[in-house]
Amino acid sequence: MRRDNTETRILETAGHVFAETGFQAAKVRDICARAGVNLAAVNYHFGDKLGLYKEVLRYACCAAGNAATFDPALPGRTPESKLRGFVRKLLQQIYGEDRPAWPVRLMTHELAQPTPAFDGVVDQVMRPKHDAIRNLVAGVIGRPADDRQTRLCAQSVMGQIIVYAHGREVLKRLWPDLQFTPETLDEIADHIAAFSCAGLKSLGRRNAAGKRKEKKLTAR
Amino acid sequence: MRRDNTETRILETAGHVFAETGFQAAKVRDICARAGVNLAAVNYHFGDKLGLYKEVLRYACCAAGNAATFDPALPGRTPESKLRGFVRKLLQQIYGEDRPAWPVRLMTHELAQPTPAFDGVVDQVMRPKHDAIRNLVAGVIGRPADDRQTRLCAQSVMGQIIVYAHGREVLKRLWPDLQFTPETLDEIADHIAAFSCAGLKSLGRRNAAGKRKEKKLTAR
DNA sequence: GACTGATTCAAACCGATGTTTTAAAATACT
DNA sequence: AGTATTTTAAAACATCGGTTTGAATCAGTC
Repeated sequence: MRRDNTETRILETAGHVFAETGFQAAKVRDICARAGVNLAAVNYHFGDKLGLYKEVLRYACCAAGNAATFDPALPGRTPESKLRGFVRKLLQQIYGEDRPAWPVRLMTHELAQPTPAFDGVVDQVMRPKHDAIRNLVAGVIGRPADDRQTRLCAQSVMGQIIVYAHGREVLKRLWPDLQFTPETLDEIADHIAAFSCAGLKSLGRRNAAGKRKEKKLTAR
Repeated sequence: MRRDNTETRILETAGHVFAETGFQAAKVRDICARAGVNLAAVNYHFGDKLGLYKEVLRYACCAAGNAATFDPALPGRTPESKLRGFVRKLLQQIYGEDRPAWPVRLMTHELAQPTPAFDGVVDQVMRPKHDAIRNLVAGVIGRPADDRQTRLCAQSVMGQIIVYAHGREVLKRLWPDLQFTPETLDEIADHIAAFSCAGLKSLGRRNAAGKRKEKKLTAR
């Protein structure tokens, strides 16, 4: 069988096209032309444009080395250094040149214009990362992972990262001098990690202080 | 003239539709139907779908009380309290029910699928907010507004906010229990402000320490 | 009340695009 | 070889959606 050939060629091309333009705006004719296959091939193999899209999502998520990203066994001993490693990895995944910026760009489009595959995308792309961050954060501030404050902190960390993903084009205009070299990426990752750790520890201290205060209040 | 009537009705309806579905996916027929005007009205009054869109942008940005948001004379004396006020205002703008979530949602769509109006949107919607945050941040860490570190910090603050705008649908799934009451909004704003101020002050301290270290090194 | 210009309307136009169809050719499997 | 599965090619189909058109209506003016 060389269904291998045609099918995967479509999948990979479609991945690029969908990532560039989103599901709606992507044209089946364009995909087929770029993949060098016949127009009817999409319907033959995937039944549907949406069918192709869903398959692309699964293909992209599995093939894109995503799994490695939320490996709990990240290098570094302290929660802080783990956090830093995680942030850097995510940033590299976002800004890696040849690396598949696929899933991220697909996410951007899904956020603006959810397709029926949205829930699947959230589960496969976002949730693992969100959970990983929550666990890391929980480690730093010493609270359970499903705690309200932990979640707020996770949002804070996540936000700092994805602003570089979703705000890419905006950033180009608001800060045109910024070049994205590997060193810059490290610099940004370090900044986010330092910024976040400071915020986290401060909240930890505040919690402790709050508890002391409560004791005082109830004691008097 | 009752161009008033038809034209503004189209503008307001179009604002909603564009915000919901983005420029590409928005249908002129849909807009006209909802506005209760004839199909040809759009072309007659605005020449073009894109012409309508650009007009909507101007209309939305001017009418939506956006200007108040980046008012430099924010309440609060310290930079910290100003920052907190700013964050809260932005969040309210994002999650206000009847308030125009317009510009924000339009931004989301522009990010995923830029139209020829993208530069204008950035200038009118994003840049003022970004500049305001940069100034606030600069005030907290005591560095110039166009400093590299200031910009990184501004990104950090901005990211924490817009994750609630762009990640809205994701958040619904990742944290379904979260209700968006006004109190919750305040809570989130307080969290972001506290988190950010801690990060900012820590960087300020680190800068000072770095300078001391440099002196030591050059001295020896 | 007739003229003029602006506005509105219904209908048609037309290109783009997802999908299907038909037949033939190429390939893989037994 | 023979059969089933893929692939190609070209065309047609159907629908959607932006745009255009030409007639009808309305508002203001002489």
